[in-house]
Amino acid sequence: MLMKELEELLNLDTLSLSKALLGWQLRLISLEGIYEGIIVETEAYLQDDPACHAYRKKTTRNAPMFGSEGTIYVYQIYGMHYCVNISGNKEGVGEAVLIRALEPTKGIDLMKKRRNTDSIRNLCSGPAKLVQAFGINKEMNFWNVKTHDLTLIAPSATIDEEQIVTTTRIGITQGVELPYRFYLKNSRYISKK
DNA sequence: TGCAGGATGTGA
DNA sequence: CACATCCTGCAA
Repeated sequence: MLMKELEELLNLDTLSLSKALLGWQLRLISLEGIYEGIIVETEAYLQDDPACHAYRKKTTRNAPMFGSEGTIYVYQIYGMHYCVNISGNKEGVGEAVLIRALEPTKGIDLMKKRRNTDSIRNLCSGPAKLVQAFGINKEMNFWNVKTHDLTLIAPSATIDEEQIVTTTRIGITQGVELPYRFYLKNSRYISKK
């Protein structure tokens, strides 16, 4: 039954998926334990979008974006940080949703250790922060949330349209006007105000 | 509270 | 050379 919900989620187009992911939990089961956090902020990167890594063509780096729905795309940014994305619904189309912030729910002590901070609000309030907090790494590139230990758990309560803010994306220099960033209005765990 | 600067892989 | 980031340090 959960599988069915996940299938439905991943069959959405990338923009809808980006919005629909809010409230879902990202879960990683590792040797150390379970990490979980509620997705509170996402950004969509589409095919005809100049900020998208796959805007021009398929390359070694962006290949997971072209994978089947639910494919994990982990990339290194500025040579030192990593970010995690979930590929959208059409295999062969280079689109994905960037997970930008989580509200930590499980594995908080482990996250504090990895992030070297005691501030819960600072654990996962940024795309590279949450990757570090979970210990997500390049080995998980090309994983799929349907079949691997980095998965999505459905929200316990439905998310109202009213709770979602739609705005422009952060940290990009192209496609700055596109309203492809979504976050939960009342969350204290988003990357920026 | 705000911003400049640095670390550095990937691809234009 | 630009870039989907984060942290530190220093100025107000």
